[in-house]
Amino acid sequence: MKISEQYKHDFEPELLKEFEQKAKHLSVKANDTILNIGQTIRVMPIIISGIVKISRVDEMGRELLLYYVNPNESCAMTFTCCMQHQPSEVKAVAEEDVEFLAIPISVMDEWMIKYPSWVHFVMKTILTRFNELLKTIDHIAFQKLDERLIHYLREKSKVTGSKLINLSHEQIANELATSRVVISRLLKKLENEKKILLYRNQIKLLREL
DNA sequence: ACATTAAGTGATT
DNA sequence: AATCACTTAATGT
Repeated sequence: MKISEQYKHDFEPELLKEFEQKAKHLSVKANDTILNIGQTIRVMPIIISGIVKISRVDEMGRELLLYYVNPNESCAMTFTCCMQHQPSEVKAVAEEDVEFLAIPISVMDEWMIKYPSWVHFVMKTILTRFNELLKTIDHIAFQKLDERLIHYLREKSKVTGSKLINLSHEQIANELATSRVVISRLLKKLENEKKILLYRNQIKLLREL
């Protein structure tokens, strides 16, 4: 399989062999919910292609975007959750069509002991996630919603590889856990600053935001 | 042409 | 920054 080729330099050959034996190759369509809050994790996903959006949801069903999981990454939450057999604290939704490897959690303990490269991989993804989380916490704590919005737009554009973002103000507001009116105003401000162009259900980013 | 949904805006807290 | 109330604009049937 090509998957082992891709990871040739990251993992030991024996581990790659185990990958092929134990990991299931799964795929989900865009906007499918992969994991919901409260669900217990059964497998550990490693994304091969596509983007997965991780968010928190409060009692009222309001969402707050935490971060995206890119190809060749895994959701850091799953490591901590599934090793302790805890239910998930976050929601995972496929942003686009996603292919991923599902690794049974039963082999996790074993791999952590047997393969240094696996430990390294786990540590690395936890570290990068943690740092990103800190960044978003900063933004929320210091109430710079305008900067959060810009960050969000940049991220979106990077993720879709396009300067055109097909989202309504309402959808954006939901992901940033704020109201549509606020987003509309901030976007209007950005438009006046010649940083973006606004259309219905569509936003165009101009130059480097 | 009409109903529905998205976006813009002033006033208020 | 959030909410309300209301207007205007775009889109679907």
